[in-house]
Amino acid sequence: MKIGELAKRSGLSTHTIRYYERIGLLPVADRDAGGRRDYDAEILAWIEFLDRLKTTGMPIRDMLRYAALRAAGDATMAARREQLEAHRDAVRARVAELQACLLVLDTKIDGYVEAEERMQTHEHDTRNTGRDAAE
Amino acid sequence: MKIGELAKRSGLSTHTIRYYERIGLLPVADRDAGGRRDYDAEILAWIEFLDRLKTTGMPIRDMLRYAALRAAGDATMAARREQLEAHRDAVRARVAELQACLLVLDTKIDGYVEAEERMQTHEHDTRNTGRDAAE
DNA sequence: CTAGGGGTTCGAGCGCACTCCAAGTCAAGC
DNA sequence: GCTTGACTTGGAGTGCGCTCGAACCCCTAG
Repeated sequence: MKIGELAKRSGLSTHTIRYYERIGLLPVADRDAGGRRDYDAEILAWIEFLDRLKTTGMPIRDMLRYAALRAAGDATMAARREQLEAHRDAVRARVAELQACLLVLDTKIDGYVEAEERMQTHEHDTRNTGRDAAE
Repeated sequence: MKIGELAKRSGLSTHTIRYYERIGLLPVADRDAGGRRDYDAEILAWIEFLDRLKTTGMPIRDMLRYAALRAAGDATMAARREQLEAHRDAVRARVAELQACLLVLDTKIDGYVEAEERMQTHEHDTRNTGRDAAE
């Protein structure tokens, strides 16, 4: 698979793929006869996983750490597990934080709804659209 | 309240407070005789709310829009409500996305746990620590 | 044989949200 | 009166994660 194809399938731009390779997030790609990058389908699963990490807010430097551990082989499994566990905990905390904020947002929105209803009720006071102002 | 005091109470740095004022997120502060900013305690509630918006991922340009509507008075209540509703929906979607990622993370972690157990079980194969290797 | 549409590199530029620096002013305590 | 420390301004710098541009190369179809 060429880089353009991989871009289509992974959702990353070719620029981003090369950037990720440059910084070490993606392995250095094999090249074809003409010197172009040629990817194995297997890379897609890794990109997808990186995307999960990104989606959940892991900074690139941490992904790099994970990628480095992974590249170092089986001996680093425990370290990788620990890193993912720590990240999972952080994500859970983030979810809790967002949920707390959602409550506040809901309350705020309710406040607006009520205020709007009050304005509706007393509309004739300022806009003379009630029956009092007919004609 | 001076800017340093507000910084302490709000958790923002004085730099950030001035920056927020510059871009219009905070109202232009009143000044004391010496030309220093002097804040009313009421500003804290607004900063706290801004902080919720920030925490939930609202970009500053959207907060500016909200702040502008707010400054424009009661006539913009419906627009503000709509903006908050849209934001709330986005936050909910984000929470759902994070929760989906959490499932993937959990699965991945479980995979590591199992792999580590397998290594433990077959440890003697490579490290000769089982009873087979006693002596 | 030529045009097009990939691909390559390197380095610069961008948008966001701060964060900091320099140089100066001002008020209060010793 | 002098020091200390918080305040003022404007503008530059930072860190992150891309994103783009320029100039070039190479394969394939017409």
